Amino acid sequence: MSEVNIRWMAREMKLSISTISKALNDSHEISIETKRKVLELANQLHYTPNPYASSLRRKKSNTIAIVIPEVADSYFSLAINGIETVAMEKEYHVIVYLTHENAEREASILKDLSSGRVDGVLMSVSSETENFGPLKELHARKIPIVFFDRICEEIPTATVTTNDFESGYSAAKHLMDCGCKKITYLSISNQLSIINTRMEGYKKAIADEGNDMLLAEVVQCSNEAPNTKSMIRELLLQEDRPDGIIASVEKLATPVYENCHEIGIHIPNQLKMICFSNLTTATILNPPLTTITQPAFDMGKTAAEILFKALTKRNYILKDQHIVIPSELIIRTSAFIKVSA
Amino acid sequence: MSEVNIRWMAREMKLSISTISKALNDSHEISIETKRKVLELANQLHYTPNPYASSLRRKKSNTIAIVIPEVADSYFSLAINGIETVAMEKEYHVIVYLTHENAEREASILKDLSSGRVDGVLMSVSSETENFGPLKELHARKIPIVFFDRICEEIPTATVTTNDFESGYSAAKHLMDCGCKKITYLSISNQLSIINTRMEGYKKAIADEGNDMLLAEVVQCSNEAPNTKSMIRELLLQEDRPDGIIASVEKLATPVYENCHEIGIHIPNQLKMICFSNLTTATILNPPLTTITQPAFDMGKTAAEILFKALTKRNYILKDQHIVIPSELIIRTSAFIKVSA
DNA sequence: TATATTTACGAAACCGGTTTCGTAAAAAGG
DNA sequence: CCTTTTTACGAAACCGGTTTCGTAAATATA
Repeated sequence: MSEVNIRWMAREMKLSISTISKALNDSHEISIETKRKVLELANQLHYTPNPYASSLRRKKSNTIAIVIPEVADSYFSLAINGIETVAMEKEYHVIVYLTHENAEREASILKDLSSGRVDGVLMSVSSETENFGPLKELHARKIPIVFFDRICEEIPTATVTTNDFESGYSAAKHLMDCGCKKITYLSISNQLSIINTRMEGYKKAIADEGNDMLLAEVVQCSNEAPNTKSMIRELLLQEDRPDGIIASVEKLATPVYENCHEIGIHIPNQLKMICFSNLTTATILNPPLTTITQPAFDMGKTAAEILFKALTKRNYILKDQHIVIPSELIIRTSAFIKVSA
Repeated sequence: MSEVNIRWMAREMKLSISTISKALNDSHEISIETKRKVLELANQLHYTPNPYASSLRRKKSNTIAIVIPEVADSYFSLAINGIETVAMEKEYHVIVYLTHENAEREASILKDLSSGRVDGVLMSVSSETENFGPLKELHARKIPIVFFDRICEEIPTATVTTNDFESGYSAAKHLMDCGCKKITYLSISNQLSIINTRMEGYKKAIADEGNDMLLAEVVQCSNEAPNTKSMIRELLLQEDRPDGIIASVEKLATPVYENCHEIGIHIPNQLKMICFSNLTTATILNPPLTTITQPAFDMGKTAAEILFKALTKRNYILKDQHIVIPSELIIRTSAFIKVSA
């Protein structure tokens, strides 16, 4: 597109193409004086090298991909920020691919990525992915992959996660400490490692309590907002509705609250709730939402840093890297510890 | 990266490189039978063409850029969704660049983009941009640019905006209808067109009221969260604090609410508030937040559609395209119409 | 049957850089 | 002063596709 290229500059300066290229790349083969002149002309013309030409030759795109389900989600947008921070520093470009929790869409994205368009991939798998073929294919092409948050256990590569089991455990424990007798876990997928790990923690906590009054119940929510809301409504209209809810993902917070407001269930008096969430508005909700807050930014940043190590260091073993950054239980009003007076 | 290329396939099939290329591109020059065989081999080998090679030759990257201040913001994340929808359909790739409201960072991004890395740019300018040189440079390179939401008036190109003036007007009008006598407009920049347009609407509404009891006041907030919160606290601790607030951007909602909760100012009894926002949690805030909700998804989608027209249609005049999609005042509890009993 | 046209394919230039290799001239070493 | 090394640069191959152009064979037309 840019009409001015290296060839043109070479003619202009009566130098060879290779000299211009080397000068621009600060090669030691070129005299300081020549470099200065070339740089001067380049700046004057606002010359910017064609990235595709150099990517082609260097077999390096200086680009990484982020493959995530959704961007309108506090966790992922913060994670993107973390990733972007690192990428910007390394002068890498970031292509964002959204799967919208759709396995086919994800598959077609992964297929495209095996073209060499990107040097590495940061990914959080969709909740509906059952066939890991495309991921395996990508991995077989030796393109470095780092999973963050939602990992795929079948691919031996680096992962950055949070302490999902402990978080699920402590969420359930906290609700029990608050006096809950029937805690429902709102899931969104039964094949998503993190959702299940959180659920295992929740189940373990309840089992540890050893009290059969504590009924564990798991409800599968939909990926579509209207469905989700009505499923939750059904749950809350039941005779023996839960007195505690653990919402496995952020987007479940609004439908639960809305249903409660509409039906007239008081939080926390009649229902206590904890949500896995990074909402900045948690403090100003009605009532303020007790959350398990994930280190989203740090997870993104860490995942990116690991990826860049794989891209720069020789013989860096990605599959040995498994970083766990703990989440934090932030107690607010929607579930608070009973003060035993 | 991918070890299998067109050359390799050509040898394998005892055909020429050009025949393979043409077959893969479904050229009429190639017999149906040959195409079939080539496709078969390509599928079997999971062949994916090197995008940089073809971009180089075709002078077309099939990639667009989104340049925005921030991704952890409901408006922008929804807009990205809208853009992504269109891009996915057109089989385009989307590179996301975040400026973090930093003019220098924006400038360096724009400089890079003039390399031809992308075929077009969708942009919402940073609140701190004062020098439009880099943007003009990019525009001079004939790279199609479509501004959405935050436009740059000095660049004659397509814009997709919402009715900011009317929105500012109706926000102020609504607050006055609710009985507010002193309405403060919280700004974040005095060079950002939309913020100022909203402010003009707000000022006009107050002027129209013709009541000198209605004092208009504008407060410039910072781009850093802690500063913003303390600036707002100062405002709310004043003797003659406002009884109405119009927050020009979403991220101002939380600090205002938090300050009110902490100081003990009741919303809406002592302070009414309207926020320009796309928060999905608006309904479950304490109290539910009256918002001017922008058509974020549609704006992104529309901007992308316009960009693609520019990329495909010959002689499509970008600078004539100025789409305005109206925002909606959604009345909730934080500012409601007084029922004159 | 002779000529015109179409079909199906190959050779080679091309996109815009990068990199290898070769070399004249200058500088260093003996 | 002659040889060796270093410096500074140019020619050309190369990355992996795409596209133009040329052409033999097949088919259509006269």
